[in-house]
Amino acid sequence: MSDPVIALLPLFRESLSLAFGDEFAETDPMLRTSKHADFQANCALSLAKTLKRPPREVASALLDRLPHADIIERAEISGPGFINVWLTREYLAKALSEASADLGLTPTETPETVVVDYSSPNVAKELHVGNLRSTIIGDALCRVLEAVGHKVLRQNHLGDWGTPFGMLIENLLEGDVEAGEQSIKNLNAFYQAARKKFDSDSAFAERARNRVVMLQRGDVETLELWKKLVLASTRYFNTIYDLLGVTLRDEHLAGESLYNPWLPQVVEELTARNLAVESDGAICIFPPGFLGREQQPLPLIIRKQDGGYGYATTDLAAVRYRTQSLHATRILYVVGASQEQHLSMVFAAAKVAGWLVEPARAEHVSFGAILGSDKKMFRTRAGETIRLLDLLNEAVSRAQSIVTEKNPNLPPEVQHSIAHAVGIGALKYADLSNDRGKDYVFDWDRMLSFDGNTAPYLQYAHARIRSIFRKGEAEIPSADSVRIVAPEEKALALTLLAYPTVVRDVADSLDPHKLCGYLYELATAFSTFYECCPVLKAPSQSERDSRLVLCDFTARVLEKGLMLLGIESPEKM
RNA sequence: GCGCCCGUAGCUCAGCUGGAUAGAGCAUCGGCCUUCGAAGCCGGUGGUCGCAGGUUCGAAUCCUGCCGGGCGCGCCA
Repeated sequence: MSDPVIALLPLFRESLSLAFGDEFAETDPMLRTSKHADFQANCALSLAKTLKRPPREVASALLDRLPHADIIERAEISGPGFINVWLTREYLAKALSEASADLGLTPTETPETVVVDYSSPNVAKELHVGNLRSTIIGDALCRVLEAVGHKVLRQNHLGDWGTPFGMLIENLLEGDVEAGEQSIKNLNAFYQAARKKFDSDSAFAERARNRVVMLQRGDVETLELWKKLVLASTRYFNTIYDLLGVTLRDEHLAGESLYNPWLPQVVEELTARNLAVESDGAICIFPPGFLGREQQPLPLIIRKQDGGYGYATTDLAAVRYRTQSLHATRILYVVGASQEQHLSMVFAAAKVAGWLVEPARAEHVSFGAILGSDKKMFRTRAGETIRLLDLLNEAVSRAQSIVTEKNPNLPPEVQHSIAHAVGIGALKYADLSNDRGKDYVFDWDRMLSFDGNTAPYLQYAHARIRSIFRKGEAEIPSADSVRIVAPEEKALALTLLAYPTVVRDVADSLDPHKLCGYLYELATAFSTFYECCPVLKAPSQSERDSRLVLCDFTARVLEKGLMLLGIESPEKM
């Protein structure tokens, strides 16, 4: 870990225990970046309360006992009792040099097995904007968790089971099966046709209901048809995943059908242990603390009146599978905010059942909706839901026209690959750079802009750096040639060294927008440096080498950081 | 009706878990291309942090109550 805070921490801990006794050795010195210094320690203010001494006196006591180290250039008390700290340029150069190989990101000492449940589209349905956030956020989190050293198990909880499959299979049988395979290609139309027949044709609806029963029983012919539906869908999903550049593969498919064989025993076990009870003909579990409309306990229905199982049972079986078979200690559900109550009830029930016990825990990685400029649900002008494929194609074609305008002399195939990286990157970044808990407003012009906190701006910063090396035909000098002199070099160095802390913070908080904010800060710090500090035309060879190392380090952090978000970094654009 | 989430510049968003004068981008006004990519950089204008109380050295941040918006609340998943 290259973050200077890590180096500063033991010095302040020692000072704390020297000044106020060993019981304060674990006190958090509250080291933060500062606009008044390189770092500031805020602990004197809060300590003043417990010690009942004036804050500046506390700060002074700490400052007096701060061990001398070659890290600190100077430290002083400021304002009501902040301790401002400036680092030596020698230390920053050394820290950068040591961090160069792995960008300062060393693997965690406490690796875990983390299940990430994300994307989870429905079979026989078109992927639409509603699936976008789960897919993008989930994929970024997987990459970040792996980067800090966790074992990540991606689980694509496909909607591949349940009552809709009765009508879908019957619809498949309406024509001959081969023709059916053709029509599956237009999934929305196929689904809607089935739906329409189900609603208007009572004989068809009856056959559909029977078909569900046959499917549940494992009728061979029915299962064959079901498999056709699933295969056609997953093939289609894969083409979109490839286009989007997400890491989901067939091996990560773990749909609802996977848990089907275990549903009866889940219910039996819960019933046998008196955790679930019969209510209005259904079998329910009433997790403590959940109340409904009339203050009555809220049920989680694990077996319906008709004997069928709903998604609560599947979700419970999935928790059990993930902790007991996959040995996950952390389970992440990248699912929309509307599922909040359902998921907390499932988690509560799983805890009562003993399937979710420490150190294992489940977290709902909630996210808000994508809104149009009218602040309502993002839809086409005609009011229809937007196909994800259309959205992706539009992103690429919009980027394409910008690239051809800005850089017309590049070969067409290079232009296209840049357009893909920029378009898809812009789309993903627009999503990831917003606080995932909130709704956000979708805006093509803003996300594709080269100004502001956007993917194209970061990609541009990266491409500019790469072009320095091309133009200067420069090799990357040895990392220990860094010398920090100019204030812009120092600001850049401090930002670079913060990278590992930011990535770890994201692995913990599951907030990718913090990584976005950091990369934007880095790109602006680089731009400022680049304006002020000539690289290829540096006054001396040693300055040129030092600045080339800073350039290369920055380019690698940008590239790696974007990669963790699932975004490409073209060499030219 | 109850529960959860949200309300920050004209617009779109940050705000490091209670710290210094609340920050960016867009828009607007003004500077910078005979030197490494101007797809860029530097500066100005612009805020009663929804409202009202409370907690304390200190609140956009924590607590309470309102106002406004979204979502959820028994057999779809």
